[in-house]
Amino acid sequence: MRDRRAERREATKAEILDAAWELVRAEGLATLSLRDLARKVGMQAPSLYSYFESKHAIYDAMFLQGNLELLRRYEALPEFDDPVDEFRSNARLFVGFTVEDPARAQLMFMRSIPGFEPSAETYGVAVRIVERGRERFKKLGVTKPEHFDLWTGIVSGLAFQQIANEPDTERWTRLADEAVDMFLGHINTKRGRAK
Amino acid sequence: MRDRRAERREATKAEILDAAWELVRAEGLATLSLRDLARKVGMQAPSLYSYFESKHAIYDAMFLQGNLELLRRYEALPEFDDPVDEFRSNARLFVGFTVEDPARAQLMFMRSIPGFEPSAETYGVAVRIVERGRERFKKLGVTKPEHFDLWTGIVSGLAFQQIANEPDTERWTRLADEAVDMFLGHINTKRGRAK
DNA sequence: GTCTATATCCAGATAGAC
DNA sequence: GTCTATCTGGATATAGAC
Repeated sequence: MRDRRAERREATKAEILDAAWELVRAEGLATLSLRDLARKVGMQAPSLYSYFESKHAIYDAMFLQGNLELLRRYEALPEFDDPVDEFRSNARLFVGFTVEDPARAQLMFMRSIPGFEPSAETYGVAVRIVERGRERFKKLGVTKPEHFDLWTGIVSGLAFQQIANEPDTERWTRLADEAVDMFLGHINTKRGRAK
Repeated sequence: MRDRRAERREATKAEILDAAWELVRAEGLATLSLRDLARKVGMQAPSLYSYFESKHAIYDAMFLQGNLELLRRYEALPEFDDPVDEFRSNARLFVGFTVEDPARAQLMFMRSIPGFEPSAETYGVAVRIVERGRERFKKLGVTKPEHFDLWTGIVSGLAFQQIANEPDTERWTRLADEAVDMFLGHINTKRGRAK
């Protein structure tokens, strides 16, 4: 039998998290306060403690949501005949994900909230995303771990430059395809020479 | 005639800023408080207002110091016979600067302090650094502005991945030289094709 | 589960004596 | 220029009534 009470509770938790996302998008990640958050969902601040045991627990749940969403998008990527298309869509996916919500990226990819560390369970999802990427790249012929790190450096670099310097333009994000060509040209050259 | 009083005052300001750097390096950029800072230099918190008109003014002075230091290092780079060496030393310089003091990089390159915007004068130094880099690259044959942006994306990407994920290793920083080769290979290929 | 009331603590900033 | 004292306001979190 359905547990209607538990369902209601989960719905409220989701509602709180939705409101939290709205606030951090509008006011910045570090500015989130329980007062504002409670008011936004029509509660008093202490009532939030019925749903989350601390403010960090809220950040943790947001961190988890963000990573689940990113994982979902990676897994939803279609199959491509040309591997180049997979690299490109991969890069575009990450850059787009970062730029569409800089506050979320700040939470997920930078260490900017004093004292906040994701819980082990939550962090596990982030690890799975990286593992998945690494394996996918192996299948596409990128076997050296250094090359995968180089890739993450390039792609995140474009994304972070964009949100840090010109969040409203596409100055760096539009370079994603060219960066992919550059990366593939590089590892293919090295492969060619090695043979 | 020397203004001994002004000199003393500047020395004290410098002492306060040194203490502030120590605190942010140890406790994190966002955690800096005027109480702690004052105690560290043997004052009470209100006394700091004799030297800086607000906490943001302290961040601003730090932002300026960081940028002046970075500019100084760029200008101190030796001349190289081989342009490749200049690109490499350039990349190593930025990556090293970022990794040696992540809190400083956070202040200078990310927007992580709520409400803090550098003053116009201070921001000007940051702009000069970028302008200088762009001009230098032009002289080295990197004429397309997109390629300069691609460069900053790559180099900062390696540096930021390093400090965000494994501040105590060299997993990404050691890839700097390879990234330079990749970048140069790419723009040379494009040049070759264009001819 | 939600509220009011409150505890506790901390922050940045100001007033005014010395 | 530095201090004490204080203002003002914010935060997270808890106790206990309903």
